[in-house]
Amino acid sequence: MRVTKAQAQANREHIVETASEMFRERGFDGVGVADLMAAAGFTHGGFYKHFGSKADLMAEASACSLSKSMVGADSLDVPGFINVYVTREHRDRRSNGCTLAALGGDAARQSDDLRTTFAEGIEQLVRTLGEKYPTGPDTAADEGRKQMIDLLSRAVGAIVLSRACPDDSALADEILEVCRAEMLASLPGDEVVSDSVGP
Amino acid sequence: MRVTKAQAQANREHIVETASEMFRERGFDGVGVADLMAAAGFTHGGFYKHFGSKADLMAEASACSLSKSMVGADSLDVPGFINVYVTREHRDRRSNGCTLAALGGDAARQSDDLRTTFAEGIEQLVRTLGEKYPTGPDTAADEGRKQMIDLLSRAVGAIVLSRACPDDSALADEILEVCRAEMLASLPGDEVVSDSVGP
DNA sequence: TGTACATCAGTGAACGCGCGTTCACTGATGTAC
DNA sequence: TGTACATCAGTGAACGCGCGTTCACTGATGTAC
Repeated sequence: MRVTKAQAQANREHIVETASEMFRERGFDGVGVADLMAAAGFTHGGFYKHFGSKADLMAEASACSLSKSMVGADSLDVPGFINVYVTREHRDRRSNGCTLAALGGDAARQSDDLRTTFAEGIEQLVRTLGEKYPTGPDTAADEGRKQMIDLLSRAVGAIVLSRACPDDSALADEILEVCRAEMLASLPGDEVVSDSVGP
Repeated sequence: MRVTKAQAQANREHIVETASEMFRERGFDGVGVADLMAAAGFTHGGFYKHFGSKADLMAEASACSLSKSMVGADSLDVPGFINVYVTREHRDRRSNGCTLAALGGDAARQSDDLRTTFAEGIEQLVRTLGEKYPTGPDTAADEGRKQMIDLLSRAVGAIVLSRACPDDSALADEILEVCRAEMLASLPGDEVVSDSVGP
């Protein structure tokens, strides 16, 4: 049952794509090679024609989903990013959400190789969004980068904590709402929107 | 080889304690029942004399480490908490560190029961520290709570992201340093310590 | 207090199961002439 | 362009292994008299 080179390449990409979704949904340990290949529409034996090991695929699938301009960060400004990232929709759709939030905790226990992939994903996202960080006149050169590192940590932390709560938990929603509001309020430009502003 | 009731109870507690450390170090899936019992100094067969299942122990071990006034939060004020939590020492000592940062990502894929345990841990920590949040004269009643939810998300996110980077990664350290500085700077009282303040 | 018996924490072999990985095989694709 | 053969993506059975869990057994502890 040989297949054209183009088809084989397309199949390989489809497997990586499927894996990146399944890993985000169930974690690295929660997805078996046979599981994954079946979900992609193949039998498990062919797996090793494409990848050296499951660990190799874990790195490739992570690189794929990390580089894919997470949650469409490329086309968003900073407030837009916050309003897409720190939401129930993102929390509840793990398989299409940010890899850092879905697999960051698991990555800590994986090989240096895999963690290097994650570090590159973080660096890229910080760069992409740091350039768009709204700056005032007296802003230091690397202020955008610092603010984005902090903002990304807040965003990832909010999603991780919200997902760690049970379904239909009031706390889970509260975490997202509070963090989103605080993050937006911390951006410069708007000038502090506080409760003390009257009509 | 029966053992006194007191000894059995002590053994049980020792198993829970050992489990809570091992789970934080290797994740729920990374610790086997036989592994764990051996580490605690027993054979695996006795496990089910103490616990109904591995899942039961996961919940109990999480509750144990979450309730144990994480990282000594009880005795710390808010800046003290930040200075203990958002550090390389905490990042590098997973087995004794915060359960939210170590297992929050894994908890998302576990039972509602386990997630309820996590939600209670979050709620308790937010309460404990929220009460200590430094307040100004015009502070709203629930401002401390909101600030602590945001602060906890930032702290957890910073540790998760830092741990997702390879060992000896400059980015891993940068994340902690930037986030710690930003978190401390965001606290009221000190009055904004910015770069533009000159002599 | 001393004896006889029931309890049960801890042992270690065994269970079925699913895992990651290997391998002989198939047959359409790609290539050489 | 047409034929002959090598390649190799995909198949599905099989591998050893470690997992969570069960169970018959041991023997000191706890209890009844």
